[in-house]
Parts: sequence; structure tokens; C-alpha cells
Amino acid sequence: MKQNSLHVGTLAKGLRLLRAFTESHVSLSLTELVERTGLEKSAVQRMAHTLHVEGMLDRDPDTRRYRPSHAWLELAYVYYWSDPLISRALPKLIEFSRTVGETVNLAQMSGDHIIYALRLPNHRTHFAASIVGRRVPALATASGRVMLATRSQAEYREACASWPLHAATPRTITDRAVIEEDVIAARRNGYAITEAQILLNEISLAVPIIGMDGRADAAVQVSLSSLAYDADRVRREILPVLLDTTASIQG
Amino acid sequence: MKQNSLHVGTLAKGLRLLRAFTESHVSLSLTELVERTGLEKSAVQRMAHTLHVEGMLDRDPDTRRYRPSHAWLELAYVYYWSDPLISRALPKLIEFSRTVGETVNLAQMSGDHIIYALRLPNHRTHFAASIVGRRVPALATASGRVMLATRSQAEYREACASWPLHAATPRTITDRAVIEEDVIAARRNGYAITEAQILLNEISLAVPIIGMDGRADAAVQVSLSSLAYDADRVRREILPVLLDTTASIQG
DNA sequence: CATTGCAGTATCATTATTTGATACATTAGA
DNA sequence: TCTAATGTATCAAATAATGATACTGCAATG
Repeated sequence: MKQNSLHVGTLAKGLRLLRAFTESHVSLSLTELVERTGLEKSAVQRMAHTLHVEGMLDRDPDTRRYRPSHAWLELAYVYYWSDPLISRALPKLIEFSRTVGETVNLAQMSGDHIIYALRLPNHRTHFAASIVGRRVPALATASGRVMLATRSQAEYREACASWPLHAATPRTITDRAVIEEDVIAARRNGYAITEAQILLNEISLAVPIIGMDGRADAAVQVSLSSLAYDADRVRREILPVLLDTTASIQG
Repeated sequence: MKQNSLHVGTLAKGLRLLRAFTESHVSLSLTELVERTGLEKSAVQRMAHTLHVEGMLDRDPDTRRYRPSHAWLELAYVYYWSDPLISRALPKLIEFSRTVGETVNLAQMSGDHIIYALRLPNHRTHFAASIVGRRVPALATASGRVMLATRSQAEYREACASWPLHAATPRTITDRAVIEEDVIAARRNGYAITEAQILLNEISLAVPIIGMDGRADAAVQVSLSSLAYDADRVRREILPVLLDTTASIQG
């Protein structure tokens, strides 16, 4: 498999079963697992059995399909305790969410994507926009751009040139030069605003949470309906409070 | 390890590493992992390496300590998609949270515990009370009792007699007869109220989400400060709206 | 209703892989 | 600077995973 003698192939294969479940594949039969993992039927049979016995997969006794178990939520629980930023930010975000009455997110850089680590929804929106753990190409988000803006020129240039982009909406910007300009603007302004990059009728404002080294690995992002807000109103009404919030998190 | 020929010991061991991380052990060194898992040093070395390479554990290059990775949040993301109750309940809970302005939880039965699958915090409280994935002995919670109340007499009696209890506060009820009476009351009333069972100064109201078979595997729970509310006020002001909410989820 | 195909389950000899003891390297503490 | 402890690397031994194959049972089809 791999020649590195420290690599435990069996464990890696087991993890592939877990990864086979996605947003659009939420329950998998044995043969579907075989297809999605590319492993042998026998191997999948054993791994799935083990994961079930160990509580990582639930199994419908009738359909015999496997599904994520509650353990997947327990892992998130432990993650929250493990990341010191979360406990520092959460109380402030709750307060912020109350005062602005809009959906508040904590985004973290995760490779070339951002991941939403906390979401405090205040309005009914798309399901995907309300639940934690979602990964989105960093370049397509206000949070990603504003975090990049705190990095060195070499770094954000490289990122703007090579990081992935996916045209999620007709208005998603795919011109990398435009994105880089937006990052440069965020550098000057200390915030970034995007419109309709991931969802139509969505306008996002993000401010970085800057660490002691001056770099940001996280950002607070407010997502608003573009039917209710335009960029100017966001700047006037939301931005000042948001800046207070991030400042208080940085402590 | 186990004599069942389908059991893949290596995979099970790898999962034990993941489980070694808890609320109070959020980052572990190699030797700590050895202690907590009871596995051989060599085995832990290999497993931890593999989990790191596969993206399930982050590693601080300086301290060489392992920590949960963002993948732990991604798993939660997939869980949310996989459980149809979540997508049905979430929009209603957001609405509910807005109207009552208090902390709203979706609890699910998970063996003899409940697990908080969704939390919409509206006030700063204890960290543990704000994040998803937390498991609590079912008997100690309004949600657990109100779910049990939808089961057969044999079932809830058995549960009240044998399920675990942990005296988290000085006011936690440990008299199982009293708990059973509370379940019976919940059966009549269609809701349950508990005070100071998990946290002092907390009062909780829960209403079950009843499935087609008449049994509840989930409940919506509102947690309030007992400084601001007493049981009567909860019944008058929160209960009616909560009943509307759960009814709409059952749809 | 019998037939066919497919998904899931069980078995077992083979051998690749994990194992765990041990030695080495590096860090942190005295 | 030395010492103890933690992390890293190696390798022969044998256990435990492998995957081919055969079996069972369900569900769809004509």
C-alpha cells in the first residue's frame, strides 16, 4: 500500500469507509461502500461490521444500510473543547448574534478551504448554510479572503493563483485577478464583503481574528439576505459591531 | 482480540485512539495515548501516525502532541445530512428560537443517554451547554424523561430502575421512584420540566417529537435561567409556543 | 409462481501485515 | 553537562488481514 513502515493500511482503509459518507451519500449499502471506497467486498464487509460494533456506524436491520452514528456528533463535541478559539469566541458570538439578529459564523482556514466551525443561525436559510462542518473553497468566501489578507504578499498571491474555485452560482467570480484585488482591498480595509458567491441573494461580511503573529486563521462572518441589505448598509450597520466583537475575541 | 472472524482488530484499535480524546483530554502526547488506550507503544506510534497522515489528527510539530482535526467537524456535517429529523426540525427551531429568545435544543435518545444534536444558544451560559454532541444521562434530563414517557410502561420502568444517574449538582434527583413519577406525569402532560439537574440555576422544559409509531426518539428542550423563570411562568409563556413547534416538526 | 439475478453472509488456506521487543535519537529538566 | 523521559526507527516472528469462493436469502421478472 504505502512503503512507509509506520503506515497501518487497515486503519486507513477503515477511515475510507467513514469518508465514503458525504452530504449526498448519507446512507450506504455494502455494495455501495465497495463502489465508493474501491476496496474488496470482503474487506468492506469486515470493516463495516467492525465500525458498526464499535459504534461508529448505525445499521438499519431491514435495509441493511449503514449510516453515520451519534458518535459523529460526539467527535465534534470533543473538537470544540480541543480548540481554544472556540471557547473564547462562542460567548462573544452569542452576544453578537443577539444584537444584530442575523446569522453569525466562525470560519477557520483549513488548507485551501474554510470550514464553518460555529454557526448561529437567526433566519431560515438553506440547510447547508445552517450547519457546522461545511467546507467551502476559501477564495470564494469573504472569510477566506480576509484571512488571506493577513498573510504575506507571496502567500496570498500564490493562493489566489492556485487555490481551487468552484462556480457555485452564476455570479461566482472566477477571475483570479479580481479575487486578488479583493484580497488587497481587504488588507486595507480590515474586512471583506462578497455577494452571491456561494448562494444567490446572499451577502457576506467577514472580519479576521488576528493572532499574536499578525496572521489570521479564523474569521467571523455575517451572512445576510441581499434582499434586505446592500453593501453600504452592511458597512454602516453591521461592521462596527462586528469589529468590536472580533476585537474582544482577540483579547 | 475478539474471536468473531469479521472483527478487524486493527481498525478497532485505531478508533480507540480517537476515543481517547475527551472533554478533559483534548490533546494527547504519544505516551499519554499509550496510557489512555492501553495499547503497546509501537502500535500507538503507528496508529497515531496513520491517523495524522489520513487527516484525522492534527499534530503540533513543536510539542508533538496530537489533537482532533477539522475532520471531526466534517463528520458532524455529514451526520446532519444523514438524519432526516435534523433537516425537518432545524428551520422550525430557528424560528422558535427567535420568537422565545431563549436557548433551544434538539435532544435525541442515544442508548441510556440523550445527545444534544442541535443547540441554538441565545444567552451566554456554560460552554458545555452551548455545543452540540454532548451526552447526558437520560434520566437526569427533561428531554430523556419526556421521551421515556412515550414508551411502554415496561420500558420506562426498566429504564427508571436501571439507567445510569450521576449527581451533577446537589439538587440532582437520585431517587428513582421520584424520577418514575416524573415520567408518569410527563405521560399525562405531554411535557416535562426539570430544575437544577445538570446545572444549578437552570430550568428545562422538554416536549417530545412523536413518531408514527407513537414513540419519541427526540425532543425539543428549552433551557432557561431559574433566576428569570419559575416553572409556572415556563408553562404559561414557553410551553404553548413549544407545543406548536414540535407539532409542526411532526407534520 | 417458479426462475433468475443480485446483495449480503460465511469460510478458509495463504501470505502480507501487524506486532512488539529493542535499540537509537532527541528533547527537556536537573 | 548530564540524566531521564519521550519520541523515532528497525526487524524477525507469527498473528491477523486478505480475497477468492461458495452459500443464503431476498426481490424483481416474466
